[in-house]
Amino acid sequence: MQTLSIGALAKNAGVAIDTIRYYEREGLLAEPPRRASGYRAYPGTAVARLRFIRRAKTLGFSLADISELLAFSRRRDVAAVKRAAQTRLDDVELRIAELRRVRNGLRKLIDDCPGHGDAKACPILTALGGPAAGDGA
Amino acid sequence: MQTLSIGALAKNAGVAIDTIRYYEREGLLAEPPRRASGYRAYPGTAVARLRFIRRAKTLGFSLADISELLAFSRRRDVAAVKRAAQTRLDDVELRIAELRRVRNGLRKLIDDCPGHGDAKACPILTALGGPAAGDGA
DNA sequence: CTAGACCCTGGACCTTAGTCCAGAGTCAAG
DNA sequence: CTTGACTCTGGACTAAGGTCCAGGGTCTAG
Repeated sequence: MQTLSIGALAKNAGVAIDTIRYYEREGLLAEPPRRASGYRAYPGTAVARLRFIRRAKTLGFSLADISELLAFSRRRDVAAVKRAAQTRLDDVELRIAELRRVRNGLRKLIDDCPGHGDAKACPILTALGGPAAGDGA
Repeated sequence: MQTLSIGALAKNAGVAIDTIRYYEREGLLAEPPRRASGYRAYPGTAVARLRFIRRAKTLGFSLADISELLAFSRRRDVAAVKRAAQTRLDDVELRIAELRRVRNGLRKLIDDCPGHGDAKACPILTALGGPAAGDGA
């Protein structure tokens, strides 16, 4: 069974060496066996583990979430995994809804703003609290 | 012209006292005159200024953005304000699009997951990198 | 006058997910 | 053997936007 050095693993998984050591400190990645020199010697399966982490991250899971996911996975607890994904989805939906409100607010402001002229005619300024009333130029 | 203590201002604007001092340090809020005792004495207009900041924040502007916005406002530069809002809007659209991709990915995974049974049948685990292959239970 | 509430400053601490560094030891090629 | 690339550790640092604290001074009601 050939092993990988931390550098080789990093290259294979597309992450930085420091990131790997960080994940290990955070308990996301098991401490690998060491060579006599103290160098980490990873089994090939570590690549898949790192890729799992990276993909889960692109789905917006935090490292803490991923820790859980990994624990569920070790327990083969499919139901818990599904629940975690659902929780994550709910959160994403919420943030989308929030951003949509923000977008609509901004759009309206921008559409109504002439883009020139008096600050008092600019709804962005007035909607936000008035055109610097009090200490203006 | 009556003035407000920092505590009164905080209460009026719905922010914490520490936040006000923080905004002052960051240059978002002008340093107010001081009483003989050194206590800050805010003019009533400070309430509007703080509310401006808070509302801009709910629209997703960073404090740095808000600093700019405030500077534009002081200059009555409506065009710059509009451009800043447009930039912010573009950013919001981008983040919505990103989140939508994430949502679709999650949805598909969740829909395809039976929620029970073998981990190998759970697309969440397999899509993410396989069901903890290598160091499973 | 005194208690309790309020305010002052400077600086430390928090979260998240890493990144960077110094100083030392190790490995592989030539 | 030497050189250069690689790895080790522990700890500091980053961004953003605050929050909290200690050790003072001040203000106001009773």
